[in-house]
Amino acid sequence: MKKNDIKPRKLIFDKEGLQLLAKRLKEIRAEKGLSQEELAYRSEITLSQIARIETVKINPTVSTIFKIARALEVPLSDLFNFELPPFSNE
Amino acid sequence: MKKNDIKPRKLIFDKEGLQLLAKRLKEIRAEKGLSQEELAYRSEITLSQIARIETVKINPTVSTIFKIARALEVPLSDLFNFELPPFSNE
DNA sequence: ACAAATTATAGCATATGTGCTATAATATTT
DNA sequence: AAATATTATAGCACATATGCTATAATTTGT
Repeated sequence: MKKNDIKPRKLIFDKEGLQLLAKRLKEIRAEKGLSQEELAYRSEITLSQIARIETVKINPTVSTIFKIARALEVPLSDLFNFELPPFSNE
Repeated sequence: MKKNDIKPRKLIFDKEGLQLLAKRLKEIRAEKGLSQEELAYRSEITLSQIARIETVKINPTVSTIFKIARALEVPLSDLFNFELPPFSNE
């Protein structure tokens, strides 16, 4: 067994898709006239987390998005109302 | 500072919503006539992960769902075509 | 009933999402 | 321009998602 046989576990961070989701989130939040802080309060998610999502710093979990959708009072299909780009793993 | 001041960080696992997503995923996968293994292969996600999602063992990330949607060749709005229950934190 | 295929579970290692808190950077208002 | 509000960053601790591999359990087909 060679020493430098590091197996590259390729994890997932779908930047393209996450950017679109972030955009959609910002749009809806603006429509509703909510600040990140207000949304954070209503969704019971931290402000930092909202910001991290909108700036595409993280790859949020589905449950997090669920809470946000509820707080925004929009159906999930609204938040996910965009077309996924074909996929490029960078 | 009291000793037993353990701050209960309440994390998120939206069982109700995740169940609905799992149901939707199983439905679509069946429609397309794909096995978990085949879907795993096409989406480049592990079989175990697909199974964990369908059995609501985990709270997947958005990127994971994106990959699945691509592999199923359905729009996100299709995978998320269900209504979120009001929210109960257990 | 048996074999084969499919689905579910399990355990480990690693990467990372989230909460929490504070602060910096930017935008908005007066 | 100064004050205020909003958004973005940062670092830490902890929980957990994911990959990987193997195996068990279940379903399907013969």
